Amino acid sequence: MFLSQYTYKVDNKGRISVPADFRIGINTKFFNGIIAFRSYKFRAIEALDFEKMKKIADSLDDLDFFSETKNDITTSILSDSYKLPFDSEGRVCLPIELLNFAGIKTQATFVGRGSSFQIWNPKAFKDYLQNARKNIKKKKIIFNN
Amino acid sequence: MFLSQYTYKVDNKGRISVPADFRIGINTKFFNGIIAFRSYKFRAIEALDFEKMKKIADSLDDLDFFSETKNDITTSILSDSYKLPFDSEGRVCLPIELLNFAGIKTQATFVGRGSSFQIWNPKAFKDYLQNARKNIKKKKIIFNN
DNA sequence: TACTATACCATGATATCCCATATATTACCA
DNA sequence: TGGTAATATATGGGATATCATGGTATAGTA
Repeated sequence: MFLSQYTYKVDNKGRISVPADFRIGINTKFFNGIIAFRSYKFRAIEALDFEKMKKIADSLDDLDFFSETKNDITTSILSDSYKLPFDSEGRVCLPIELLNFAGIKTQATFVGRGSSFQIWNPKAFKDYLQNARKNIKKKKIIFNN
Repeated sequence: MFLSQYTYKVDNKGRISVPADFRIGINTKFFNGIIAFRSYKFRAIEALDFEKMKKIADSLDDLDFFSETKNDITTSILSDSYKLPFDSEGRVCLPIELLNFAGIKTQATFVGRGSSFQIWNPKAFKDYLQNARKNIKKKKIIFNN
């Protein structure tokens, strides 16, 4: 399970270390790396492991190849996803398209979200988090274990 | 699993490299290459491996033998399909009929769709993708883990 | 024989692998 | 408990291999 945040450097080759703690939770049986794509809600990168992505793909993939309805969804999710393999140090190379989309330059923040995680511009995430906290207070949603 | 997009050149012989990452996912046991045919929905080329094509052919057999749909599909897909073998560098030679149909000239974009992929005119695909993204947002189909 | 299509070879760019280092964390032992 | 060694991890850079792409040669065909 992916928890908490980590902020790391993006080097001049576009590489960034995936937090060691996250790497443990990534199923590398089929593919040693992560799948990354644009978030639909935020200016951030969404990431998960191959197995999870395959489940999504299978749910879209129609044995009825000729069904018209799911075409748009299939295209925008699958064609917009990237397979990012780990190098021997546990880094991935983020494609410029995703970096630009998320406004990431020299640093990025990994944000755990349970079964997936996100990669943000550090400042953008900080701002978002502050807002989220305010909203929680405003709505008087109180967390009790 | 075919993911993400790759835009490559079509040389003056009509050859184009199939993305290395796609080549890995292509089952070459029966035929070392791809099966390509006109998309019935888009101005694009539909492509898959021999194994998947066989599955589709089998699923067509399950349709009512006398149905109009089956006839149309059988005729337009199966009879209009091309077997495109890889050369030693992993390229295929796209037939002019398909190039013309998809409006492809100097460049083409490979689009991953999970169990199959498409080949588009780069600009046409860019436009389509932008629209698809908008539609998804509008319909509030949001990806949540 | 001319034309087309396939097989083979060459090359530059890019991405991947591998090693080095610094810092942080853990383990071990006095 | 305190101090030191050992390990893990993030980051950097250079070497190597892969890949897209262009060109040439050979075989097949009409």
